[in-house]
Formats: sequence, structure tokens, C-alpha cells
Amino acid sequence: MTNQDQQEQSANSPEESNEEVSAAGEQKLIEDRLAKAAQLRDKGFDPYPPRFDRTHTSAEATKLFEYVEVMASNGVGDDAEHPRTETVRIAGRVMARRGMGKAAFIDLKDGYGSIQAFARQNTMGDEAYEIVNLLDIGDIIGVEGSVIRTRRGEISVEAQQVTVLTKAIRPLPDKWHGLQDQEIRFRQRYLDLISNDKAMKNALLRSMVVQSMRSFMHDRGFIEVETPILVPVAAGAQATPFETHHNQLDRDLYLRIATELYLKKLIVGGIERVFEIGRLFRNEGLDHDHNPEFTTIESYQAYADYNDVMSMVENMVSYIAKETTGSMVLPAVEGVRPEIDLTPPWPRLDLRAEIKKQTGIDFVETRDVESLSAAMRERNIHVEAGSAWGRLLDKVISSEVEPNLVQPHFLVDYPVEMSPLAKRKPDSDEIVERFEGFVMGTELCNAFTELNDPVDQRDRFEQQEKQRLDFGDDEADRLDEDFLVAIEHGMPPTGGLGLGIDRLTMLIAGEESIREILLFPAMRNT
RNA sequence: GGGCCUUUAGCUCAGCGGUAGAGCAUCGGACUUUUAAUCCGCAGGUCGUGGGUUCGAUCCCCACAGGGCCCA
Repeated sequence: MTNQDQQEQSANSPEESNEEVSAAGEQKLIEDRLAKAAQLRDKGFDPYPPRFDRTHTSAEATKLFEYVEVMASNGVGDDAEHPRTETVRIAGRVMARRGMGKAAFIDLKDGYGSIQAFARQNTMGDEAYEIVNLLDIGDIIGVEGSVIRTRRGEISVEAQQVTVLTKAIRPLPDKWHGLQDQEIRFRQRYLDLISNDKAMKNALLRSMVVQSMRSFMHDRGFIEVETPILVPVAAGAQATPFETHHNQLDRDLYLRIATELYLKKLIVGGIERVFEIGRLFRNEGLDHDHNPEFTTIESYQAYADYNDVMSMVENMVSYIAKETTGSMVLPAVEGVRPEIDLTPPWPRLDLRAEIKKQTGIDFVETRDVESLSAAMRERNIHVEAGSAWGRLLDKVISSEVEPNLVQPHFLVDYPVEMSPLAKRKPDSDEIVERFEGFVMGTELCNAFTELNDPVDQRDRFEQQEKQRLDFGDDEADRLDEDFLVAIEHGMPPTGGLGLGIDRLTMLIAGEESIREILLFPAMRNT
């Protein structure tokens, strides 16, 4: 139907014209609310006023009343039978409304909790009370009045005045069931935060994790820095980078996949304890514990080795758990995990011995792709065709060893092929001083005694570049000439660490999906 | 990349080869101490999108898209 047809038809059906046209569904709800905003304006009330002087949060108002009530019970105050506070001004979002004609109860929610407001026409006056009839669930309002306890025992602000601070023109999700639709929860996280306490709890936990991590590091004399996100070479880890381009410099750049190499340049520069908390970007798929952008802490400590880092990690993680939950023992979560005890020390497991124990494979005896592949096939471990040796062993570890590590453990001493930035053990050409921390069957951190021999480091990079060519391995690490020049000037012996903050928060929150922790996880186009 | 599940009113969910249901929210009415307030009444839907089968498809089949879970 063309526009003209539609116009002609509506002209022919006058009952459908103008304000008689009833908009469908969601649009109708929006129009109803816009109409109420217009009515507020007609009565001289700005539905979006610039300022409201709040004197108390919901929590403070509740606390104030409880204090007054205790004093009244001791005979202090004008009316010991009906204690009431001084006038307070609170503000928050209308979460529920129970109207009774000339009185109404409103559940208000602010950033600190909830409190009920109680509005009566005869206390407010007819004109002021009209605002109450124009309120919708979702509106943000201010309420002025003293705090009392209602007959049913609910601490409530008895409204002298109600002010609309922000008229909401879209409805909130179901007040009882909350927001269930996972897609909307992730795409419109603000609705999740409003409707579901758990979403807010996780968001606050994430902040507390980062805060306590920072204070742990600062207490130990670490300096926090920020290094480039746009980098000419995406090195320092084995991952595929995002590519971008700087127009004026006419130069291709990448989003960093690690902060490692820049931080080690700062170690060369003499900042002996340094860390960065920041976003990394890896161009890979999404699943319950991967997101293309995620946050890590990396730290580097001169004159330390991986044993020092190991004890720092177990101390840091248990400290953060204690600070954020009050205990180093995380409670069991039904259907997710048993109780997790993060109290140090965490068991150190020799990687070679552990693989041998779980699979019978000794990676020192199966030192090439052919023999390792054969040993894997014998044990029904999937062999990805065309994989480098290190990738195959990584598969053995992730499928046969990691799942058993539910309580915190360190796997210690990795083969050199998997670890191009780690220093060899003094007594071995094949094994490096590297460990990874595991909890709940997933990797939490990765750390090593940093390779500071510039000749060996160049050789390792070259082997990674060769692996990229020989095996078509896009994720092989990249040679970074600037970094090599830096350590050719001399990097002291150093212990380094990388730890995923989103995964650490998942662990503490008892969540199985990183999407419950990231406020705005990556989503497909709609 | 493969398999399974899922998409119905603003939200939470039923449903069925014969043309759409509930609760909450909205709208109208009653109600001055409620708290999932209560009571009465009304309205609200391209049943994810596009094809196919059929006299007839929201339902069966196929493809695609979004979301979830498992595997690779």
C-alpha cells in the first residue's frame, strides 16, 4: 500500500483519524508516558529538572529512622509511640506502585538499596498529590518528608512533596520475574542492573576485585603504568590481533594482544616493580570464558624469579578473595562447583610428571610432532592436523590435565617450544621456568622467569616466525625488533605475571560465564 | 565449523494443522496503611525473517538471522 493509498483510506474512515488512532503495543506505552510528561508540564512541573538536593540515600534514611526509633523507645523525642525523623529528601527509581485512590505506596530504589515512600492526599495537598497519579514504574523521583514506620511495620518516607526528576518513557521489565531474556540482559545491561540484584552484585564485585588488586600491588611497591594499545607489532602472546590503520601516518597498526613487551622495556629502564591493568584484544571466537576484549593485570619484578611470582599470585588471589568476600574459602555453588579453598600455599605440580600421571605420555620422550601425535591418538586425544608440537602438547594439557585442577594448583616447568618469552632452567635446554595457575579447571594466570638473554630471545622469536610459516599458525608470536633492541641494553633478571581479571572475578562470583562479569560482552550484529 | 535447544503482547510464560491465551505492566473505574495490594472493566499480537507442503501454517518441512548449551 502506498502512502497515498493510506492517506486516502484514513480520510475515508474518520473514526480512525487524529487522536482516535490507537498506537499498537510498545508505541502505545511510550505515548501514554509522553502524555503524562506533557501533563506535568501543563501543571508547571518540569519532568526533567536539572537538580534535586538529596539529603539521604535510602540506606541512610533507614538508618536515621532506626536511630530515632531506638531513642524514642528510651523516651527521647516528642512522640515515643510514633517516632518520626526530621524531614529528609531521598531520590530513586519507582520500582512498584500501590495506589489506593487518595493514598499510594511507592517502592523507591537507589544505588544503596530500597525504601518505601507513602503519599497521602491530605498530607500533601490536592495539587501536589496530582503528581503521584502521573507516576509510572521506572520514573526517577525525589521525595521529601520525614521517615516513619507504617502500621504494617515498613520504614517509609511519608511524603510532603513528590518531585519527578526524570520521566521514563519506556516501561521496565516484569517487576516480579525480573529480566530473564539473556539477550536483552547482555545487550541492555542497564535493564539487567535495574531488575536483577545479581547483575548489580557482580558489577560491584568486579570493582572491588580491581581495587583490592591495586592496593595489593601498591603495598608491595609496584608502580602502575599505561602502555600503548595501538601497536605496530602485536607481540608478547600467541594470539591473532585486530588490525587497524592510522590515516595520517599511513601506517597499519594492531590492537595489543599483551602488555608484556612494553612493561619489560620499563624494567630495562629501571622501574623495578611495574604493573598494568588494562584491556587486551584477541581476534578469536566467543564462548563462556572468552571475549575478544578482556582485562588482565601484568606485573614485572626485577631481581625476582618465577618462584617469587608464584607466592605473590597465591597471596594476591587469596587476599582479593578475603577483601571482597570476607574469606579465602569460596562457598560451593549448586551445580557449578564445590567449595574452593584459596588459602596459600597452592600445590605445585611438575607439568611433565602430571601429564605422565594423567595420560602416560612423557613429553620428553615424544619430542616431535609424529611421536606425540601417535601417543595422543593412542589415548583418543583429538589431534588437529598440521599443528606444531607445542600446540599438540597444549591440547594434551587442556583436555587431560586442566579439568582435574578444581582446587587451586600451579603447573610448573613448561617445554621451551610453548614459551618463547621464558628463561630456560639452568640445568635444561628443553624446559623453561614457567608456571600457570589453575582453578575450577581453567587457566587463571601465566608467569615465568623472563628471558633476558637477547640472543636467545631473538632465536625464540625467529622460531615463532618459522612456526607461523611452517604450520600456518596465525597465533604464533611475532618478532618485535624494538623489544630486542631494548633487552640488548640489558634487562635484569625478572619475574613476570599475567592474570585474567574477568576470570578471577568469575571465580569469586561463582559464575560460569564471562558474560555475567563483563558489563557489555561482545554480541553479534542484530 | 558440527550437533541439540530456543525466538508468541512492553515483561514473564502457556498453547495448538482450523486463524491467539494467562499473569504482571498499560488504559478506564472503585479504594486514605499497602508491600507480587485488592476488586470490576477495556485495550494490546506481521506468533524472529523468508520460502515450501496443505483447502487452511503460529504449529509440519527447508533456509537464514538472533540467543543459549555441548562438541571441534
